[in-house]
Amino acid sequence: MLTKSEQTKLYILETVAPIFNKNGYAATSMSDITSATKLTKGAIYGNFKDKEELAIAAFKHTVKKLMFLIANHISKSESPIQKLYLIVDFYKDYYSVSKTFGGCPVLNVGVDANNQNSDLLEKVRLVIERIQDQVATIIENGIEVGEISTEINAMQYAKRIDTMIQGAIFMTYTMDDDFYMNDTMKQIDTMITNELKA
Amino acid sequence: MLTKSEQTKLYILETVAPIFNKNGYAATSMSDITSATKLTKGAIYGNFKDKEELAIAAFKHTVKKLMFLIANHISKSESPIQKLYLIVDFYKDYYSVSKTFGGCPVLNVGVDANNQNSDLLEKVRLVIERIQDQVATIIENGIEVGEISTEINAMQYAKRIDTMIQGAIFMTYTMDDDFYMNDTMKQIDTMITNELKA
DNA sequence: TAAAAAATATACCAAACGGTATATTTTTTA
DNA sequence: TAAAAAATATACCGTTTGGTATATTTTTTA
Repeated sequence: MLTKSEQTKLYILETVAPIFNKNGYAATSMSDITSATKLTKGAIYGNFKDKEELAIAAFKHTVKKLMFLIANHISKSESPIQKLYLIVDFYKDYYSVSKTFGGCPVLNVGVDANNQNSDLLEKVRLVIERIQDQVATIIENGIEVGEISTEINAMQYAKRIDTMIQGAIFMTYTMDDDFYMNDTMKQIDTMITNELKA
Repeated sequence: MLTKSEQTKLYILETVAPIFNKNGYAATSMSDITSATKLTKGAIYGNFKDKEELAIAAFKHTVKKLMFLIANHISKSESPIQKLYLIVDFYKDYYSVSKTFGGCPVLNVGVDANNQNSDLLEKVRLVIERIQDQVATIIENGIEVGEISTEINAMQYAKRIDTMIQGAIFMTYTMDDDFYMNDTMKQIDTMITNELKA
């Protein structure tokens, strides 16, 4: 069972994370936070040291939820190459899914924290590295079981896929047009079939 | 010859544009601006209505300079397909080039303005549309002169190239690693050769 | 259920915010 | 070069900022 403070912390994060994600660090004020949570500064500062600690916790909270969703989605198949197709499939709905979190935390915080907040940027980098390692591992497993060509450099393709996805997220959000997401996912699908498949 | 006020306006933009681009709108204060320019608020507000007008002018200023550079680069060939290769070639140096402008204005302002400043976001969208139209026109010209396959949907590929480039810019800046830029440019080069070329 | 501890609310702080009215200086015009 | 106009500096405005000390309330412990 969760203690009162754990409940409150969770409630604050759940409420505040989309706000930080949408507005960015500097454009989110403590009064935005108190009015959204209907709590006072005493409650907020009793649970988080300062604005920065709260922003970092909010970022981690959103990433955790997203990573859970994608892990759940790719668990639908045991086959490495099918897992790759499932990753692509997951991102077909990413625009509407990520909107409920206030946008893509990696894109938003990555850009927002650059030149501004090195602690937050460091957290974004760790997330990106973790994602790429996971994709690279899937590709390596695919090579081992003979589903993916032995010619393939796993990390290079993990990075390519990640880069294309981030580009599609940026374009989709900025232009408010999910053509970019859909078309990029088609492109990655084709890439898996034509370049990766053994 | 430029009037005094035109000179000052240009000086302010040249000084302030990289700051807005690096920090974002909310994280750039008027005192950042006065101390960087060594001018007083009187001078700044005498030349620009408010912070928002200044931020918009700064964004346009940076885009203008970047568009000039790329237009100059692709003018080195008359052949449409060579122009495409030249665009890719231009972006191979984009990390170091754009750093002198405080980063990629399309990426930074696109993310920063989303959910925050609809006027600024509108300007970003117009720039993206203009870039894509120009790339699409080059592809269409390539089809007309027989350099590019008639099967190709010009706008679709213009958007794909743009999306991949923006993804590479985001990853390169966030990870501070130009592997992403270099590898993506190789990928686009291959795409032009294998998919677009007649 | 009373005492101790934890969580939250209230009231406040100095500093910084964007912006403006007006005085002063510089530039342009005649 | 003197007068008019434009540009810039100075001093100030009310508001909001992130943060804190302390009072009050709620929860937990015994």
